[in-house]
Amino acid sequence: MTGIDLGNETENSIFEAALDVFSRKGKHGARMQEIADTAGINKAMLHYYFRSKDLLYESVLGHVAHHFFSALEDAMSRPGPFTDVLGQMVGVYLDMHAANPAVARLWIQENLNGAPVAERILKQRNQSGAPGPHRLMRRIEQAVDAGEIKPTEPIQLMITVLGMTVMSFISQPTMKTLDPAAMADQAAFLKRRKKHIVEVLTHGLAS
Amino acid sequence: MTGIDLGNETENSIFEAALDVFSRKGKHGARMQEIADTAGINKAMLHYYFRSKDLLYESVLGHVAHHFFSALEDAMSRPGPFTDVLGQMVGVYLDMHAANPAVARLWIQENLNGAPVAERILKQRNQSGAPGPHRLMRRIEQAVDAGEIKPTEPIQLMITVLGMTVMSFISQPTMKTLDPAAMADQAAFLKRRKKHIVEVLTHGLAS
DNA sequence: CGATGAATTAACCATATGGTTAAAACGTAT
DNA sequence: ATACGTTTTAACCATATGGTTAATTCATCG
Repeated sequence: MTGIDLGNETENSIFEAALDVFSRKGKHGARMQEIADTAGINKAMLHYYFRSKDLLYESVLGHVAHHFFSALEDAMSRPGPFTDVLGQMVGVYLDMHAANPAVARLWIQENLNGAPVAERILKQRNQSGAPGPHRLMRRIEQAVDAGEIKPTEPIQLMITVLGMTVMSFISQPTMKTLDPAAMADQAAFLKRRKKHIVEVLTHGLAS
Repeated sequence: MTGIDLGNETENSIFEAALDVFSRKGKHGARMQEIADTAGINKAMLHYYFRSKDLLYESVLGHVAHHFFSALEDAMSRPGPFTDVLGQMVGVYLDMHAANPAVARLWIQENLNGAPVAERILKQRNQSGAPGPHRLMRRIEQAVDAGEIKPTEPIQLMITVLGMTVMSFISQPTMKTLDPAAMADQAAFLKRRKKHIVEVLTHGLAS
């Protein structure tokens, strides 16, 4: 279901349960018992496979980061003008989150908590040359230098794209009470969402 | 510091401490002891003034919602073309969050948890006619009908603006490791952030 | 001053929590 | 079958947690 496989069935079910619970309650709010119940196994198994809550959390965050950044790197590396590539990446990113909404929540939770674990993971990935946000930043820089988009601080565009995509998932509970009809069909909503994002990114709201 | 006053010094210090801790750890992860310590008072005082964790949380969320929606309503009601008004609102919204970053975190936490409390609060505000997101949605509709912006689903623009603004604060821990220089001076960063948002919203990235 | 009601504190309670352990169940190669 | 390493379980432990209570301090007013 996550597209992430740890090779062992029990381990996988723990992984998915942990991802879900951590993403809703955060590292501190998550309860080992709830993770065990969600995975349908005994609480002691969590410690058997992942030793402690801290290590379980770190493992989940690490695997998720690897999975997402690899896919993004893939979309980024395709040829074509930057705005097309950006559209591709937005599409891939939205689809990945749609297939697993817990990931967006988890990443946000980590940031709300100061992102100490994510920081370690990202630094490590950057040093080892593995796919990560640093590469995305450099790609934006290139696009600006080549005159493909107007002069733009890479970090600003990173936050903007991240905000427009991730917020679609994060804010769903509130948005559903604001406009239930628009959010009822998830797939249709995301299709319109993608179109809206690309439109705003390329030409803005000017009529 | 929050601009929200409950009339009593002790109550205010509890309120601010609760806002901060809830926003970082979430409703479930927050510990009453930590809130008491942050406020510099005895744990029993929390219950003396707010009865329970649930009620304290609800009180914080309610007051914050009122404060923010009132300010937004104010900015929204100013005359002028919609794009200008939108720029005003973005500015006001960024400034409010800058003055109190915990609010953005709290709102997100609530959504990650399914937003059951926020839903109740928003429905109540909508029924009583108090300032709230419904009014913002209608204002967007008017702008579209008047041809001031290209046809746009109100909910899409809501998510987009929310994402671009709120994500500036939420993602700061990660972004600081990505580009420390750009994030070092908070005020300067937010100034550039506001310009970027307005630019993208009005004309996109096209060079 | 003394009395009255509100604010504050320390000590306490029942339960929940992360984590451990020793034993049982299971698979498998001999 | 039996011996052996792995997986799974139930019972347990020390501590943390939300919440309560009874006593104490504090301010105010007659």
